[in-house]
Amino acid sequence: MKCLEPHAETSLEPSKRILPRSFYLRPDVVTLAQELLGRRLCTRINGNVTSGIITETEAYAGIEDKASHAWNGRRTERTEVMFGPGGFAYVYLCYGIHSLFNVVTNRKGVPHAILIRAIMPSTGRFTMLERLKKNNLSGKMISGPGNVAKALGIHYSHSGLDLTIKPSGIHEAGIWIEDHRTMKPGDRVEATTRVGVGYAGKDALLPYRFILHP
DNA sequence: CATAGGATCGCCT
DNA sequence: GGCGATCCTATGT
Repeated sequence: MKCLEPHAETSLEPSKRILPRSFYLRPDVVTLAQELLGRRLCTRINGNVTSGIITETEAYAGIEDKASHAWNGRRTERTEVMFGPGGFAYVYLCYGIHSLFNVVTNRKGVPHAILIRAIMPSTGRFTMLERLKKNNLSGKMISGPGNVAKALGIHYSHSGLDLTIKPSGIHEAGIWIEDHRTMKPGDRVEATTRVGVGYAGKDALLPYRFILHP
């Protein structure tokens, strides 16, 4: 565990500024995975706004990273959005059941992405409960990438959405991330290995998973 | 065209 | 800790 650096734009009120393209275009996906912690991930799907504070992420470092779908330059219709500029959604179907939501980062041509693995629910709790078919948010964290996407209404058909704009029409699907971040002195980030990537050999040992602890 | 497998989850023992 | 669900995607012929 290590302490996070205080954010440069610390203020008393959490910022609702949507993270701009420049945030996502930066080159270090491992740093960015840590910087997404504490941000507010928001969606408006079928007119319902839901959101949660990002508490767990995993970095996937493109063609060099055997755990990545883009490893060794693999480029397919599914993964095409990762090869574009950062700030777009990469969502794919896992095990035939779960949609997993990723944030694409880096410049065009460098297929980096960050998987969102857990959130602390904030806006639209009732909608999220309905989607999860639960009666309460026991323990209050929504953990597991499949559950995060499910709670926020994100489906693999939303892959490719621009994360830097809110949807204009009320029924237009939208995903965006707000600056928000208000780190407290006691907040800590744990760095550990990624989940479910045993097939990746030595890359499975990389400390590319980040967990924000209160 | 056929096939194998997956960045998971929840329920079971 | 084990296992089944469930179907798109990638790969190979």
